[in-house]
Amino acid sequence: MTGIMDDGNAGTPDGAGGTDPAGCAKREQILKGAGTIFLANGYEGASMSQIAQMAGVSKGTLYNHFDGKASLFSAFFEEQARCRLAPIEALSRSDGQSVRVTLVRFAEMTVHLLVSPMALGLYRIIVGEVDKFPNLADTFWRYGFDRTLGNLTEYLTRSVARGELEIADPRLSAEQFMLMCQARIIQRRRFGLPVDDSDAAIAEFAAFTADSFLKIYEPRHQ
Amino acid sequence: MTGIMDDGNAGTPDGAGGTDPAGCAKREQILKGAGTIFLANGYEGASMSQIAQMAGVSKGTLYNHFDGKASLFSAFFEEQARCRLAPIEALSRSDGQSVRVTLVRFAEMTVHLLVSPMALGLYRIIVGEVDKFPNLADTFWRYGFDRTLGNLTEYLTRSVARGELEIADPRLSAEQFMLMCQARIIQRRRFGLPVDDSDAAIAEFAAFTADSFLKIYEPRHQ
Amino acid sequence: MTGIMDDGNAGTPDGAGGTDPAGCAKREQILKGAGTIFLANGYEGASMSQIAQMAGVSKGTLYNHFDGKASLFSAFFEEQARCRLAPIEALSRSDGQSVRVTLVRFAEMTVHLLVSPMALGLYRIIVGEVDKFPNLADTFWRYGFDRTLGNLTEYLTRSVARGELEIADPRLSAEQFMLMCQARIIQRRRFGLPVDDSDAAIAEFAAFTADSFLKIYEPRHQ
Amino acid sequence: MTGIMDDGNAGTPDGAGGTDPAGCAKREQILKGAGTIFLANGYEGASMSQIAQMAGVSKGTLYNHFDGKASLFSAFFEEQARCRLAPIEALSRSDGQSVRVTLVRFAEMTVHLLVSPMALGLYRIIVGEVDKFPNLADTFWRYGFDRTLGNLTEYLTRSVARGELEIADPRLSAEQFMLMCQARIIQRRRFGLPVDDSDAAIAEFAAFTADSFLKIYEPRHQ
DNA sequence: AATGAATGAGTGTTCATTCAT
DNA sequence: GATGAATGAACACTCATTCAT
Repeated sequence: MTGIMDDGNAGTPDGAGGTDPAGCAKREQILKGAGTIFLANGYEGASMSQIAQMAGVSKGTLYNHFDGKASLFSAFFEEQARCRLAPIEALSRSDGQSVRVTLVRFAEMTVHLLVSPMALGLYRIIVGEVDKFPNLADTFWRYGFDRTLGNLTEYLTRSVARGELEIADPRLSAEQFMLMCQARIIQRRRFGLPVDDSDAAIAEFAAFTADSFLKIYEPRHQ
Repeated sequence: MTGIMDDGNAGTPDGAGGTDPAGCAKREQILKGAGTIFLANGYEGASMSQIAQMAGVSKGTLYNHFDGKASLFSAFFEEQARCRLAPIEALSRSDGQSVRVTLVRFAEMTVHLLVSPMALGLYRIIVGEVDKFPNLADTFWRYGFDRTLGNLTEYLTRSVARGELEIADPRLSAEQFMLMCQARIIQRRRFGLPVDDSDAAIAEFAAFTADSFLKIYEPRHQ
Repeated sequence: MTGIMDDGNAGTPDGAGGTDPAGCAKREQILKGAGTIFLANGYEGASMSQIAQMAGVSKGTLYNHFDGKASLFSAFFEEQARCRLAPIEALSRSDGQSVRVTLVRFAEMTVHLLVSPMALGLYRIIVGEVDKFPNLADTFWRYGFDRTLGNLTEYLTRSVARGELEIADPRLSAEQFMLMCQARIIQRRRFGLPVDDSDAAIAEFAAFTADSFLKIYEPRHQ
Repeated sequence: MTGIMDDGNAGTPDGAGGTDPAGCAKREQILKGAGTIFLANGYEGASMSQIAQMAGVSKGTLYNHFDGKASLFSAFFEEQARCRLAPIEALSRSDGQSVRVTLVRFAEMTVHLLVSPMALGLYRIIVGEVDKFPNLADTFWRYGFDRTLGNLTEYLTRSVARGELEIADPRLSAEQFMLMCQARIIQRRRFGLPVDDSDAAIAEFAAFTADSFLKIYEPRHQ
């Protein structure tokens, strides 16, 4: 739940200390190049030569730092899933706003995050390779989706406690909300279809989604 | 049920009478084998040799019937998208039931369809290869998603006309409903996560989803 | 030497009678298509499918009429070598002209023949495949080169007898003359180099060549 | 003989010192094997597997050193055309001899060169594949023929200046001489025909050719 | 006699991986 | 630790040939 202590050292027998800045730099350099290639070409479509060239190292160096293609992919993917998919979590702590404003902002941030090339690419690649990398799908889920889901769940729980919402299963409703956020824009993007993802369009859709959600769970003041 | 829009002959220039049963048989045989391999390994991961072996024909025969790997994949994919993703459409015409019953049944059918290995596999493969086969993503969208969406939209529009629902943008709400259906079960399946997809679990989730939807759009009887 | 009795039936067990116009028509049809493809793509570069399509018959028909690719190529090549490379022979009988005029005309006809796409193509293909089809190279030589050489040799012999030329070895000198004819235009054409092969250019070169030859073999009238 | 113009390093970016002997060795090893196979089977008839086996390397190594079959062929061909077709050029500088002796020696060397398996093979292959490798045909012409032609042209020009010959167009006459050298022996060899190419036969033919040439261009001492 | 679907060995080429330097 | 040449199995695809119809 805290996630603070995760080191992201998967695949390297470095482990203790965390020094060796040179080795780390090379490692990051490789991971950066690998990311570019993996996101552009997918797992199968990426070649180790491409990655080596993009990272500016020799092919041999790739194998000095990682056990192989699968290992390199895992390391890249875990790092991204842990680091790049996080920024929504801070939001849910801001309970000073009205529920509607918070939900609208949450929906907006979710859409903005999920339409980003990185998130789209990670989604595509992990959905496509889930059979080959089941543990990565798990990582993606836990760090990319479930964490956000947890934050929203906590927020909803607090709102229920405050009497602002009436929700029987906050976790289920949180998940429902996040999927409602994926209508229209995200869904079409995943299929490569043209779609208006301007800030204005996202804002309008976020408001629509939040209002729909509130109609389900707002206490009916009779 | 009406069959007006069903062709069932997609991909085969055979048409009436069932002539040329041998040629058709080989073609179907190949497509069947190709489907097995493609769904199991993805597009890049499938090899033409594997497919030939699985289909019980020689590699040369593959190329006598299809222009190449991409062409074979397209033929397989289009046929499946057109034929296997259709069965929901008949539902929306049955207006004899209450809105709630209809929506619950719709949700149930949607979940049942989308958790099927075929639909899951097609989704994975097309989301992963959308850059390589943009037209297939389009096909998948139009035949697999948009058609169902259209039927639901029409149903909602009729319900609005009957005063049973209050919806400003039926198409948007239809899409919203379909995404709500993907919470919990479908979403987890796509990530290879364990999930209870028993009939009972699906029925319960369908009811929850339909009720949520009705809370948004049911006229508030004041 | 006469060449009149050659039948050109190589590769077909037709042999006697010479009737069966339908079969002959198909055969010619195939040979025509084969020629187009062979000359355009060379022996290795030509595929039986291409030939079948160009000839407007099925691939099976090809094998009904010929034993295989090599056999088809041989049949085509022999026919061409025998029929298309002949037209120079009539010239040498016209002894009514002066030696110079006759040699100029001979040189002109030789150049015109050898720059033709057919002769160029046959030359290229047989020089390239001489190891694979030694007997065809022999055919090409006998029907395409040696025959012309023989005619010129006879003409030179008659001219020597008439006292118009002084030649010790007419056959060697005839061959020398024919090679002199290949300077400049033919040689460059065989290498795909740009060259002026207009009638005027050929006429000028033919005169130059004939005059050179005469300077070698004309009796020096002192 | 002087070596001033010989580089001997064509195709290798090595230059001075002989560094990187290993890389160079492998490259040469490959080119040697490729040459054997190309000359034996022609371009289309040669397979990369054959070449790899003949060179004693793996197929992958072929592609580490060359971009592909066409590239490998080009490298082989250019190297040979530049290196193996050169040795005649030194001759024309030796003006100490009589014209006749020089021309006889030139004819002898030309015939000896052109009957060599390498020159014959290169000729066959490039004439056959001129459409596929127009630039190689150009290389062959420039390095294999035109260079020799240029040297002979210069020699003839000097002889004309000395009053030993009367030639209006030395370049054209040089070309004429070189083609006269190809009668009898070279020409027959190109068609795979049996021919006496003993030193004695070549010497006799060279004398015959040089004498013929002199009869054309020697000043008639009246 | 004619067809064209089927074959399977063959092609040029790529690529993850290894290892001597 | 870094390199990149070497590997060989795998890939998509072609093609001369066969044979049931």
